[in-house]
Amino acid sequence: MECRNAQGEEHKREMMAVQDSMDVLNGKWKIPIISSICYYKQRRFSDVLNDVDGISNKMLSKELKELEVNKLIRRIVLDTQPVTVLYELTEHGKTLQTIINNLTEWGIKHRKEIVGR
Amino acid sequence: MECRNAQGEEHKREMMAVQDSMDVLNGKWKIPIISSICYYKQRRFSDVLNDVDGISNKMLSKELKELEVNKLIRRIVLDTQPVTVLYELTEHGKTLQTIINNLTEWGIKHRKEIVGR
DNA sequence: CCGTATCCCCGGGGATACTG
DNA sequence: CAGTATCCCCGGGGATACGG
Repeated sequence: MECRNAQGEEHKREMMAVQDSMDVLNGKWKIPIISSICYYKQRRFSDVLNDVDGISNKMLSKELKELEVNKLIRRIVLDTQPVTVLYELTEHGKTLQTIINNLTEWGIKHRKEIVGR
Repeated sequence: MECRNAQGEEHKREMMAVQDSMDVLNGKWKIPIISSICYYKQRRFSDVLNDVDGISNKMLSKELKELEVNKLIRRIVLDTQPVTVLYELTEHGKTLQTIINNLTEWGIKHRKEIVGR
C-alpha cells in the first residue's frame, strides 16, 4: 500500500476530511456507544450506560447529543409513563460500519505486531 | 451495510480491537504527523513541526515517541554536525493507509451529509 | 426513567527557556 | 538541529444531587 500522491491543495483537502472523521469518532466513548446501539438495533439510555464500561451519565448524555447532531443516531421518544427513549443508528450512521470493520481488522494485526505473533 | 452479528465474547474481542486501533490514532496530532511523514517519505523533526499546524515541540516529541513504540515509524539518526534525525514509516505503519483512505472517503461523505450536499 | 446542574479536581498540554 | 525541563493554567470529565 502506497501513500496517495495528491499534491498541494488536494492533499490538504484530504487531510481535512480525515480530521472531520476523527473529530466525529474521537474520545473514549463514541465507538463503544455506536457499537452498543448497533448491536442491539435499538437501545435505551440506561442500557447504553450499562453496556459502555465506566462511562458517566453526564458523558453519555453529551456524547449521544454529539452523535445525534452528526446524524449518526436517531433519538426516539415513546410517551410511556415514565418516558422511554430509544436510540438507533441512522442510515448514515450505518455507513460507519466499513470503518469500524477496518479498525477491527487493523487492531488485530497491530496487536500481533506489538505483543508478538 | 449491516452490523456484524458476532455474539458475546467475540463481540467484546472485536470491540477491544477497535479500541486498540483508536488508542494508536487518537488525539489531534497522530494522523497529521503520519500523513506528513508518509507524504514526504522521510521527514525531519523540525519539518514535521512546520507541517503540522499548531503543534508544540513537546507534543511532537511525545507523539513521535508513541508512534515509534507502536512500530508505525522508524527513527533514523545521521551523525552529521549537528545531528540530523529522519523519521519514516515502517511497513506496519504503511498498512494504516487503508484506514486513512477510508477515513478520507467517509469524511467527505459526512461533510456532504451535515453541511448539505 | 432520562437526563441536567453543580461542584471540584487533576493532568494534558501550551509557552518558554535550556542542553547536547 | 533535536529534543528536554519547568512552570502554570484551564477545561474535560467524575461524583453527586436534583428536576421533569
